[in-house]
Amino acid sequence: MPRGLRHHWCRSRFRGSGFRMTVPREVIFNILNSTDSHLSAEDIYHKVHRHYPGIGLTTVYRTLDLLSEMGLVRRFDFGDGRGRYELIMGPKGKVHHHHLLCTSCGRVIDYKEFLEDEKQLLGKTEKGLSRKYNFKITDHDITFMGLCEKCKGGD
Amino acid sequence: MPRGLRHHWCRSRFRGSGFRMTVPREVIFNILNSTDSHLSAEDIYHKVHRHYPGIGLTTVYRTLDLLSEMGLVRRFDFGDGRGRYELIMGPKGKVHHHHLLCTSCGRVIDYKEFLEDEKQLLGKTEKGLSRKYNFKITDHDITFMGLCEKCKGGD
DNA sequence: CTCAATGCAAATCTTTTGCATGCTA
DNA sequence: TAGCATGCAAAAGATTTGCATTGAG
Repeated sequence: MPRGLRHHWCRSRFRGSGFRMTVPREVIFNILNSTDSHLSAEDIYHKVHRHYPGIGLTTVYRTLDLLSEMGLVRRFDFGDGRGRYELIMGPKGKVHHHHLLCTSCGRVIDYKEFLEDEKQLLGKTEKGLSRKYNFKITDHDITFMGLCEKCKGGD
Repeated sequence: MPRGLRHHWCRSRFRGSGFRMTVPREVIFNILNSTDSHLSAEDIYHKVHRHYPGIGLTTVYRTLDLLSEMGLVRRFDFGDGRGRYELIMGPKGKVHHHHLLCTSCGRVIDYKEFLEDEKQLLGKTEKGLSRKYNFKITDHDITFMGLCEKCKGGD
C-alpha cells in the first residue's frame, strides 16, 4: 500500500460509502484538494499523468462521477463546452463559495465575501420556493457574469 | 416573402444588428418565443422539422449563436450534457427569472417570485464584488437545486 | 479468493466547420 | 447582383461503454 493511502479524511468517506480506496482515487482527490483552479477532467488527467502515467482519462471521469455521487465534488459548466470540477467539502464540512465569470476570456474567480447577507436572503427565498413549488432545496449556485479587470480595458 | 416575416419586433433587431431576416431565423425565434420549456438545440430542431423539414440542425445552432450574440437568448447548462436555450428579452426588455433544478429527474422550473428582495441584495453584492475584483458585472444567474415534488416522494 | 476498479479502444453524443448552392436586401 | 445564410457531410471534442485484466479487502 503506497504511502499516503492511510491518513486522508477522504479515505473513510470512500470506505463509509462502500467504495474502495485506490491509488488513482487518492491521487485525483489530492489534486482537487490542492488547487484553487477550476479543472476539467482533461486538466486533471494531465496533472495525474505527470506522476502516474498509468492512470487513464476514463478513470478520471469515473472517479469524478464517484466523488460527485458522494457529495464531495460538484461539476460546474462555465459555457466552454467542458465540465469543471471542484471540491465542495473539506474535512470540516461544506466549503461554500460562488463564482464570477468573465464572459470575454472565460476566467473564473471564486468569491467567499458577502455571503453573510446572502445567507439571510437565500434562507428566505428558499423557504418561499419550497412552499410554493413543493420543492426540497438542498443547494444553490450563484454566478455573476461580466468583464474581468483585463477584459474591461482601461479604467 | 412568407407571411409573418414582416411584423415581428425581432426583425428590426436582426436588421439593426446588420443581420438578415430569413425564414429559418424567424421560425426558430418563434419557437423560443412561444415556449416555457428549456429547449435544447435538438429539441428546437425537431419542432422546426415538423413544419419546415428543410431547415437543418446546423442552422439551428447557428441561429442560436446569433441570438445569443444579439443578447436575445441565453444558453444554460443544467448538467445533462447539452445546452438549453431561453429567450431573455421580450419586446419590452429583459425578462428576468431564475431556476429551480431537480437533481433527480432533471426537471427545471422557472420562478419569478421573490425577486424583489433579491434585487437589493444582488445590487449590494454586485457593488462589493465590482470594487473588490475590479470586475464589471453585467448579469447573474441563480439556481436552486433539490428535489421536485415528484422526486422527493411522500410528504 | 472475489468482485470492484482499471485501462484501453471503440462508441456515442453534442457542437463546429468546410464548401458548394440558395436567397435576402 | 453581391454576399450573407443555408444544408449536408465530415470533423472535432467531450464523455461513456464494453471487456479483459488487475488489485483492494
